[in-house]
Amino acid sequence: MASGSVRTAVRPDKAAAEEVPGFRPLYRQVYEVLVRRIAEGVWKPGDALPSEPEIAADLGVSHGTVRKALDELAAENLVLRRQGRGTYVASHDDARILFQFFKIVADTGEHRFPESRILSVDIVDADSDAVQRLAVRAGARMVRLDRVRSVGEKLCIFERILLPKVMFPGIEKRALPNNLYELYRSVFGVTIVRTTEKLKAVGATRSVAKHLDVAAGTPLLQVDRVAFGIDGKAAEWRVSLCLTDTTHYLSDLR
Amino acid sequence: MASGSVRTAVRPDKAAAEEVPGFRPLYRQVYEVLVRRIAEGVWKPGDALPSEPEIAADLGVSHGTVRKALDELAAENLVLRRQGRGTYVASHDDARILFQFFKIVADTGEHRFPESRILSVDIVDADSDAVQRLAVRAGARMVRLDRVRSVGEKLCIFERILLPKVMFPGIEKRALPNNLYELYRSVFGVTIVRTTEKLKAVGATRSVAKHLDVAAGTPLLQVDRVAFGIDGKAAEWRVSLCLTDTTHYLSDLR
DNA sequence: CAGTGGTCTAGACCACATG
DNA sequence: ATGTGGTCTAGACCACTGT
Repeated sequence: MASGSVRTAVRPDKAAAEEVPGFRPLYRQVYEVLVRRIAEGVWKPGDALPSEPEIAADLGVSHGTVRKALDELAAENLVLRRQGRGTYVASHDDARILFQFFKIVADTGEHRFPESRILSVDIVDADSDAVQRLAVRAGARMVRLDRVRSVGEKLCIFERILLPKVMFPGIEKRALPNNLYELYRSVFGVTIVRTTEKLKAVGATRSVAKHLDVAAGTPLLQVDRVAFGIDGKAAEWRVSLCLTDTTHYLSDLR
Repeated sequence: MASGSVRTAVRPDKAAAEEVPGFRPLYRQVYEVLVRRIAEGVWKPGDALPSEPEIAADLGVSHGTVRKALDELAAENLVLRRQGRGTYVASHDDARILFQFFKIVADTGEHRFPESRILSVDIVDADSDAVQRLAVRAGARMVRLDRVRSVGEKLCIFERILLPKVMFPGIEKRALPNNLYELYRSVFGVTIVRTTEKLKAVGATRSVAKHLDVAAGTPLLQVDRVAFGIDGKAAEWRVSLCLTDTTHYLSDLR
């Protein structure tokens, strides 16, 4: 089916534009159309988008306007552009996750994806913390996942992950890979594009200390992360407790 | 003196351009000219830049090219653009510092600039850590500054700051305000535009514990920050030890 | 070679702020 | 009314990638 021009679809004419309260610039509307299509799976991660002139003709806007929309998509790591090749929907391969979301780095500067070992998988009811962080109903069914992670032989992270069961049906019966975000995308159609993290220093509880093979009270970096999908909905709440004797969390601000 | 066009100054003609190894797009050259002028103080923080058509005519490039350069400057928070008003060089007022560089937030969500109390000011020689982080000569003269910070009545941060003496002559004899970055800019012409931070969880040493009025071994969030000036040179190394029982470090990733 | 993204231009018009 | 930044267009040409 023809998608029609953005202008006629969203901004009927220039005279009417001023009366529309939620008016957005054309390039922003193009951006939203493209995000929607990616979210709906019209183009899947790794696929090439149509060329810039094609998108422009399809939506009835100019080259420059499409470009500005794609610039924003690229700035948010939703697409990858390669001169001479094309524009591709970003995927969640290990390298991207590592670069974008996994901020724990060895003090030597080495940056490696950690191995994971699952400790437990449970179905639980959402408590008030989960309700607040994931915006689910009180008592909603959740999948809770505990695991420990290590780099090389060294245990370094204990992690508790909470997922709304309804967004990830049957995940509790699956074999769980190292890179969960790739699983969320490929099996459940949930593409993580943004996270917010709250960091604290805490002392290891006895149970966590046991899992990490350290003394109770050992200082740990607690990373409390909520991850959001391309549709803006919170999809995962994860609390990681990290041993930072030989690693650190890297944060560049500008 | 006339600044001349960017094109004739940096890219004599299109045929020759390919032979230049360090070729950069025009808008990038415009960007660099503008950064240089801001760094040199041609326009100071708070000043308005010339209008877009003026800059375009001045440098002999088109409106669109100037715009793309200014877009980058604005994206890096070096300038602030206000429709109908003009483009202004960004300043380091408390609100900006708070938003851009001070990531410690109360668990309640409240975001306040902390009060500071200076503990000591010393002149020391650069040790190997300082040499590595600030790229100064071994044994270079440094100013070392210890202080504690509090929000309301609550002590929450012990901080040790190291500055190359040559970049901040006489700072050791000054009264030191709460907002050091603003002092660096207004008195020493050093505008901080970027930082890199390494975070760890550590236990409070006896001396730090005393300053923060907590028990030795209390878990603290250690923030090890190097701040860079607009010229790209490292200007400050700061290690902050933060009590995170009622606060956290906020990090949004996308 | 053809097709892709990347750069640059010139000009029109809009939205906002100030006098 | 004037001047500012913000949006949008149409078209030219460049640089890179694969056939």
